[in-house]
Amino acid sequence: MTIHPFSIDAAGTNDDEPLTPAFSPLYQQIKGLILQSLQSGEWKPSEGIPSEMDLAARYRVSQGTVRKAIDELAADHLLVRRQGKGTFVATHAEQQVQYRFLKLLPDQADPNSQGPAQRNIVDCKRFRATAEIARSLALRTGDSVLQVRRVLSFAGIPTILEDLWLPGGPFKGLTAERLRAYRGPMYALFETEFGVRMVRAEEKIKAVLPDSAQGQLLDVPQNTPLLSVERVAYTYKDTPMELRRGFYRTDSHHYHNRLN
Amino acid sequence: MTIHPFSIDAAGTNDDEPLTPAFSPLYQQIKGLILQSLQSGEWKPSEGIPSEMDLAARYRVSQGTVRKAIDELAADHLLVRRQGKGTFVATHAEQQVQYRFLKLLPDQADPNSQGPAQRNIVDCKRFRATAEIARSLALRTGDSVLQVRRVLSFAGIPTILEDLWLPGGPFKGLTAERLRAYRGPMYALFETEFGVRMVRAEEKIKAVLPDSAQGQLLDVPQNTPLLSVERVAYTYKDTPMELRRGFYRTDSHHYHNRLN
DNA sequence: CAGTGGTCTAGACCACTGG
DNA sequence: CAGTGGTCTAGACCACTGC
Repeated sequence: MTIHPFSIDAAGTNDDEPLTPAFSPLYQQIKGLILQSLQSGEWKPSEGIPSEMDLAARYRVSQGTVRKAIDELAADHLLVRRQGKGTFVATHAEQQVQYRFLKLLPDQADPNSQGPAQRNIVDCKRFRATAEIARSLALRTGDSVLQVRRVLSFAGIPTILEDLWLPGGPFKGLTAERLRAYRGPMYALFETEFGVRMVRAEEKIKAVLPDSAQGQLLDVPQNTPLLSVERVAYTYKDTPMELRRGFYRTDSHHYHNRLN
Repeated sequence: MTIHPFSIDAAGTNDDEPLTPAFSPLYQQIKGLILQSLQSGEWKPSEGIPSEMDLAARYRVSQGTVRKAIDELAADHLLVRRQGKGTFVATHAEQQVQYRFLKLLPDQADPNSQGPAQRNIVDCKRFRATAEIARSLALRTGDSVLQVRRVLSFAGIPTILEDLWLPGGPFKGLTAERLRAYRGPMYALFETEFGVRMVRAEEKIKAVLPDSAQGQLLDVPQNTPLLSVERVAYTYKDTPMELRRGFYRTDSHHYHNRLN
């Protein structure tokens, strides 16, 4: 395959508007090609991708150029480099980066001491998307959507109540039973069973009071303030694939964030 | 100056413990040297640093090695690269990255439409550090500490109530008057007036109910849940330089976070 | 030991900025 | 136009892994 270091000016471009010259460096184009292979499933989560030398030959560029492309993909947590072994497709199933998107930590103990959360799937049903949910998931109002409700407990104390909405198409066949049966993070299940890999997410956080049902599930009085965490998670190509609304008890936990 | 690409094994190391070989690549060492120059004030915020070629000559390495060091410092927001112009010391005063650490956004409008916050310095007094404050700021209990209380309003609505604690030494001479007089972000004032540049921060977020004084200052009833945002901000060398406790109204704003 | 990623170099050329 | 950062190459060598 041959790659042109300069984007070719399409015929009929408008010279009035100073549209950016759209110069894209070679390594960015390589990055795009690797991304395509990831998206198409040519290389699956936890598998190794070809060596830098092989990729350089395949794309007819130097190793350094491939290297820079991989560097950026590794910085985005799409690939993981392991010296002496190779470069691998990142996954939510590895012990190391499990719960990468869960930022709730215990106030005192270190996160590893209390062990993993106990999960309790309350509900999993199919229904039609409301306008708001459709907008978040880039669907049409009335499209089929899966709703999941679950409670996470730490040391036996119910701490997180979550509602999830998933597009019906990609997640066809997801049931409460399969959720209960799976050992490991939900995003790992999405990868292995549905080929959906969550790449990034955006969260909007507010402080709220629970309604009676929420208070009951979390075992707190209704005047206990909770963190409301609304998340939209995206796969490749910035496609939204999950809307999630969590209610976090923060009496002995806190949402941790690092600012750079 | 000559730099050794391999760290020299100090005499008397213990062979029992498998202490990491402590191999540090050249560009990391260069990064450290640049960091030192930043910390010592050799190059001040918003100033340009020498060109890559100059630095390569100064440190007796190739341009590529300097480049990789600068790349990492730029990724950490300590430097800013501008093609064709040079590399500059980052600052909190630039329009572009103002309020880099403030993650509260309006629910509806875009952040730019409502303009900057109105600031109201309620209080600024000197006192002695409690044990908790001393621990956060790496001081000793009883050391001199400055406390600032202020309210930020958006579109005339009081939205953020903040208490800040600053080590007395580095911030000697800070008064409510100087805070009120300064136009621009507080962290910009810290840079220009006290030579303290905040580099990163950690936040712990909880949902709480205000006490009566807090409710009054934010003009909300006491059963209104608020976001409690506790921040420790660090300068170079991971030195804590500010403890801040914010109370955010989230009825028409939200704390925004992007997960990668 | 061979194969992988990681570092370092030297040189060429491109894109952007300002005088 | 000269000077800056940005890209790309080719080649050498180092560090780490597993057989």
